[in-house]
Amino acid sequence: MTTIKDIAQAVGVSCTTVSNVIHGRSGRVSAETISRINEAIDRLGYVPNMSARSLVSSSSRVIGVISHLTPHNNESIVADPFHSAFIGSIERTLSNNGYYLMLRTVKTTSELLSFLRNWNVDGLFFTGVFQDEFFQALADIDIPIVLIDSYVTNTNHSNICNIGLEDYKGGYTATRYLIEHGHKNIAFASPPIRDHGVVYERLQGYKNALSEASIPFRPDLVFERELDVDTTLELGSVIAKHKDITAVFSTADIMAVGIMAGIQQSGKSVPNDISVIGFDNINLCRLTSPNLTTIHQDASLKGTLAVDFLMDMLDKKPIKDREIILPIKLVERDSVKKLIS
Amino acid sequence: MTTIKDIAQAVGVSCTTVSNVIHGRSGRVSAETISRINEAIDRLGYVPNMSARSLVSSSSRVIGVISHLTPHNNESIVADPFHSAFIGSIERTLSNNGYYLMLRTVKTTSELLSFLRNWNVDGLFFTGVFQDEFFQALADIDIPIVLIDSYVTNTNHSNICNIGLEDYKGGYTATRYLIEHGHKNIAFASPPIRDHGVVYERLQGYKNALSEASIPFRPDLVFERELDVDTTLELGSVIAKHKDITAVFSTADIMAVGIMAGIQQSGKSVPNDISVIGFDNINLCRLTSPNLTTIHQDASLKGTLAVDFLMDMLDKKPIKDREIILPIKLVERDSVKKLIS
DNA sequence: TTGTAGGCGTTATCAG
DNA sequence: CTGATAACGCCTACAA
Repeated sequence: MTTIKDIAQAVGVSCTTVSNVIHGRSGRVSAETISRINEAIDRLGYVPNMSARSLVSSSSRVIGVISHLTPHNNESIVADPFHSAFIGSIERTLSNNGYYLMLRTVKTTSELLSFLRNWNVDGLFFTGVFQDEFFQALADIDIPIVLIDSYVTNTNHSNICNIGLEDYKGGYTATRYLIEHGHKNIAFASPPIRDHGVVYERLQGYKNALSEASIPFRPDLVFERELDVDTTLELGSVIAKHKDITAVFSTADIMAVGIMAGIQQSGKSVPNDISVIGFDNINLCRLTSPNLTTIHQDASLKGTLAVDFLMDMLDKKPIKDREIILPIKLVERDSVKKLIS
Repeated sequence: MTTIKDIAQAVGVSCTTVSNVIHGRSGRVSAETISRINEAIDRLGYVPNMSARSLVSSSSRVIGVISHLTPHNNESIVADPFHSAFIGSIERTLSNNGYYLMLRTVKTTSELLSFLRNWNVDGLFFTGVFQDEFFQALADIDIPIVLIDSYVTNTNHSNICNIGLEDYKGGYTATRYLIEHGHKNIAFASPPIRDHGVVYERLQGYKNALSEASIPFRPDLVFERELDVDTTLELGSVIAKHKDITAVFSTADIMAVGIMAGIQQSGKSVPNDISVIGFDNINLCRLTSPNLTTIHQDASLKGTLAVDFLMDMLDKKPIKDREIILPIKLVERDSVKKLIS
């Protein structure tokens, strides 16, 4: 392993000078020395040892991407196609800016804190719901943190930025759309609902759209299920056999697609017998038959903004708004039918 | 930040003793000292500084997951749902064994080497095809490496393990199946084919099945396209309009699904007009209508085996076989029709 | 059973 | 413009 010392010896200067050149402190070194040092660096294949750097500077250029593992959600962050695309774009940007990405799932606050201190982590992406306890811990850390899709009571900490979505409005819009198409018995299908999560917000939107239309909220039409294929197919067939459901709002396209397939495999038609509306607008929506009407969110923009936020904070640039709520948009396709009443 | 020295002072012992306790060298320390040290560790919230550890031990407990970026493949590793699930499972296992996961996309060999030395990376997962130049570089590194889905000329290096799939057989089996169902004009649809990649192997299987049945290989029936929705839909409609194609073998389910949708949106039927067979057996196969016949591979097993390989090498356990080729299996569903001739 | 001392590669301070 | 030197936190001979 080539070290700064090796370079110094090869060129016949001191470590300090080499270090200065490496860090572009060119003012203090003669042009000739600089070029000789650079030549030696290339020739000997010098690569900085990040551990040593990190040790002395207590900063590591490591950015953590944290996925919070809960009892309910025993999947890694990347199981979700959404998040995986997100991570990909993060990695590239970070890499271009000289940062490194560590992926980590944590179960407890102390696990998270240990991880951060283990590596002098410089910044953090945090996705998904988490309890206040978790949030408190984050607030106490003084590294830049970008929260994605996390509903927290109070993001008023200068080290925390937040990127969210109009989840409430999305739920409201989807439900409203179904109501306007004459539906009254509208099922709500989602993964397990946790307080102050995105799904919770969407449920509130659903409820309010119903109540605005004077349709009573029926808890028995709320289906909290896991997102796997078997479960969603099964849920589809349950809905198909249900006596009065005419439409389903699912908070995830991936679930909506499964429900749709389940309905169809039970011999009923979408949208003729039952209408379906999803959420996310993933690519798959255009591959199903019928194409899935859904609520659109811009996932890649979310990723870009998140990285921008973090880079700005890392660069200590002033941040105008620490919170960005991305807009949703209804995308009409063919999975919802107008009920003639 | 609490250090070993802090602990030592708090307890009134030396750093060495603390270090010994931390590393479970219990033989050398009295039980009482051990418990007092452990108590102090808990109370003061000591967390080891990995940078310092790594510096002195030139090993970091960092495992890299490398995605090789080529001009053709400008996507991150995680864009592929396959790989993302894989990464998730890797992370958990590594984490349980006290390792950390760094994600990295690299374009060149030297970029890779720099990365490894930057962090004293202890082990590597490497997915996808790569040129011999790349492979040579890997062979020269003396850390454990697990290759996944990489066809390399020679894995006979003690630091390299390889996990592959019966790609050739998969291509052969799929094509043979179509032929047995009376098809002769069989399109081959895949992402861009690179030499010695999985797709290349599947193409060989396709060709051989054809030639065994005395069906001439027609290059004009090979469609190399990107995997995005627009492209695959478009390809579906091209195939639908094609004069003599009666069946399609696509080397990726995600593409097969798009093609199927494209065919259907062009007003033709699957499988009545055109049969489709995919590859991978992703969940989606059971959500389409018709359900997609495909070649199954066990993705999660791939991940598990890969991690096992790496852990064994890291533990310096003897490895019996440095190469595992996972079997494929035909899964019959409803997207292929028997042609009556 | 416990302590001392040197060094891992890098940076920063301060003196030449 | 350049060079010593100390420190970062930890580990490991070796000594006691």
